[in-house]
Amino acid sequence: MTARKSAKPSLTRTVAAQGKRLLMDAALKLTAQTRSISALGLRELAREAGLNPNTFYRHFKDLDELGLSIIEEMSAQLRQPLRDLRRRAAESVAPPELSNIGWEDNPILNMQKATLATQETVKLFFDYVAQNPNAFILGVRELHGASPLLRQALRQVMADFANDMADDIKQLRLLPMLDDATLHEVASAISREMFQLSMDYIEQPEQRAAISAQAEALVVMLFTGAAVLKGHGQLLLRALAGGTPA
Amino acid sequence: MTARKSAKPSLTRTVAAQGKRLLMDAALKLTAQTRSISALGLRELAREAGLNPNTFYRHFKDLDELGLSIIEEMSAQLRQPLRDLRRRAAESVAPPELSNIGWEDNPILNMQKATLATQETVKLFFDYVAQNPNAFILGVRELHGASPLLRQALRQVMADFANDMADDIKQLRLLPMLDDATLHEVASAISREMFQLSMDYIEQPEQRAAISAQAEALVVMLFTGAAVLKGHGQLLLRALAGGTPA
DNA sequence: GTGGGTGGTAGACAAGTGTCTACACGAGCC
DNA sequence: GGCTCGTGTAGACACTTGTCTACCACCCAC
Repeated sequence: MTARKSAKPSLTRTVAAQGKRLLMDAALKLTAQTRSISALGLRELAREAGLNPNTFYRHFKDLDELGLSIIEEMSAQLRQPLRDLRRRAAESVAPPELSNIGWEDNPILNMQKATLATQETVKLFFDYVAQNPNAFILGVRELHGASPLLRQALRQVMADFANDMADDIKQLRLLPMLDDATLHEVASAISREMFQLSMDYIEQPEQRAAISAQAEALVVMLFTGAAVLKGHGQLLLRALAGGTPA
Repeated sequence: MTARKSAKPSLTRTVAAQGKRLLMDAALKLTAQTRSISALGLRELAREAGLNPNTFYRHFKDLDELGLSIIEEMSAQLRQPLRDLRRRAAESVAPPELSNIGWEDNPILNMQKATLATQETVKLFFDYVAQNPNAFILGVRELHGASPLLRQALRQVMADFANDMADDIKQLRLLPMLDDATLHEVASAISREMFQLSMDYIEQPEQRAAISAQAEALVVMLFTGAAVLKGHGQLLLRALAGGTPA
């Protein structure tokens, strides 16, 4: 069969995807409030979406398949914005003309740059969380949820986020002293922490400032610790020990 | 003995609370495999426990109440052992006669002590996880799960663990340079990371060595970063900048 | 206009669910 | 003895659930 693609998108296609959309939205709504995806009933789901129960089968085989669709869509929608956040934060604290001053040239400046960029990114991240709470709730919930399939998918999403983050840090030369493996570990840990803290951020609005500050502090600690240990550990410790004999 | 028309006459002679135990065990079993507590059916639960469905009501009002009982019990069973792990680890690397050498006297020795104790504790922790996987699975799952009640309870449990940890670190003088607030933040973050990583540890047996190493590295990074930033930040950074003009 | 694919509906089915009321039995107390 | 409690059982009720088969409406290509 030769692919005979019509030049214009068919109206049916766009309109037809309505049911799928409605079901996914309904699932997101029910889930965020008080359920996990695997605990949804397809009838309940259809009811919430205003559809016939059987319509579900037209689009999904499983609840798992529904979940996968949602996760996939969310990942696609979150990844780029998060990268943009980091870029914006980095640029706001370090105009291009400063961006190529290396670590060896001026470690203090670079550390400050990284710290400021971090703080800015954390703030923006939590703003983003507050604007898309359901996405994060569902993500974190299913990451440790009942369905192995969804768990695995979300593990991959988290890995992607961490990779993006490591990539950005590298490209923006925020922590040039770290080797790739360490950078990746640090980015993974930060991802985990941020997503976990985002739950507290959503559920405890009165604590938001504190949570944000805590997240910033953690990230800075991790960066600092990694830099000290991997980059200049011996030097630093020896310098620190200075006055006392070993 | 004559068979009464009742099902098991001899079995009923055992003392009370048996049903409660059976139900809690059944819940733990079903949960760990592929469910969340709030997604259990009480009939299914009773079936697994070998009891009549109505027996559930004799002990619990809700599935939430069941969950709370399980969580409470687990917290009680886990807390002390975890503290013991830390003590054992600390003693194994630092015999009592060395325990009162202060940070200012010999920072390198103290940092090494903390590092070794950390590594030992992490190893023991993961051993413990491998021996009680269901407890950790249930805990982490419900921490972000559907029921607000269980979530809140597990948040408290996590806070208790973190407090224990901070307390031990303080008593064992592993990180004497940290103020209480920072110590608490670090302990909280480490708790979160460890519990999260314990899921990977359980589900990916072939990666256990790597996960354990990663956890150790993270903890050391956090300790180091906290120490540098809160204890001797300026000093360290200035020492680091040493050769180059600001 | 005819055929076929796609998205949606209707009705029915067995199976499973939460919960209610009623009953059984041993222990402990008076 | 008789009484009440705590624990566990039995049966039944109305209801919800997942899924199956059959039917309808639209749009597009021929």
